[in-house]
Amino acid sequence: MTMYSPAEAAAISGFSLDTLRYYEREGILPPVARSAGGHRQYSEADLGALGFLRCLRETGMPIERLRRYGALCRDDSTIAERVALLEEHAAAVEAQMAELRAQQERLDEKLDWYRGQLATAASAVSPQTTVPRA
Amino acid sequence: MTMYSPAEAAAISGFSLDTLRYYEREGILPPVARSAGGHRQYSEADLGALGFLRCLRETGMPIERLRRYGALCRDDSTIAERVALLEEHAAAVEAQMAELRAQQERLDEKLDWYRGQLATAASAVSPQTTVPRA
DNA sequence: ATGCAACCTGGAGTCCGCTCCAGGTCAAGC
DNA sequence: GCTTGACCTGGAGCGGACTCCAGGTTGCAT
Repeated sequence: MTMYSPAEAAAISGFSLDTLRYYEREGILPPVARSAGGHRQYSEADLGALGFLRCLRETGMPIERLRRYGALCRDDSTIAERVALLEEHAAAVEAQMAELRAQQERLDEKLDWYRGQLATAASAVSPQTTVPRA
Repeated sequence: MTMYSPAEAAAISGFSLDTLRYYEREGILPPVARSAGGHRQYSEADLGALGFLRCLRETGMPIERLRRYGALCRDDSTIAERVALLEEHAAAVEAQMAELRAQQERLDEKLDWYRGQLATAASAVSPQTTVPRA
């Protein structure tokens, strides 16, 4: 059963050393095993958990919610609750995507409009074209 | 030429009164017209600008960048720079979407896995099923 | 004329999610 | 055995983006 040093765990998970400690303190990650001298030794399971936590964070789950999920994971009989929490989150992610798509479209429109301005300005220097202020 | 009170501007733009003032102070929004007594009067152009600023913010453009865009908009001869800035941002948004899609998939996989667990647990109570810790 | 809500300003405070620090311990190579 | 780098802890600090506050004006309705 291979173990990983904090530095390795950080490199693999993409979290900083400080963040790893922070997550453990916050109860987001269960207490990590220690060496005789008190140094952390991350198991593969820990690494897996960290990977998923990363996924949750990158999709915008707030720390508070992560803490809740962490708490649920400390009790085997909470699968249903976890599913509920993750489903809720998945819905939030879906909404986020929709929002992003819509705004992306708007952004593209504005860009097209600007490009038009640019083209017009290049061909004929029309005096007093309406230019939005911001 | 209709003007809007701060309260109206806030309602329409979706920003809070404080945020409107904050954006103006930061030079994100150009100085808004004032009544004789010093009260702000938002023009339709202001409202339009605010709408687009909202789009930029919701797609994650940082304040610093907004400030830059605001500065560019104060000078008519900066269309090219604005296009550059917005194109850069559009690329960032694209990346963000890709990331989100990927993580969404991962989330769904986890959910499916959990649902499988749930189904298994319901039919036969298998002793010692591997349950991920987080 | 007066009451009252909406507005003004400058500056301080808040929340989130880390990140850094000081001062000390552990572990591995030479 | 000693050096050197990785690690430990508790707690303070930070950056971003607002948000709130106090104490004072403005302006519309009555």
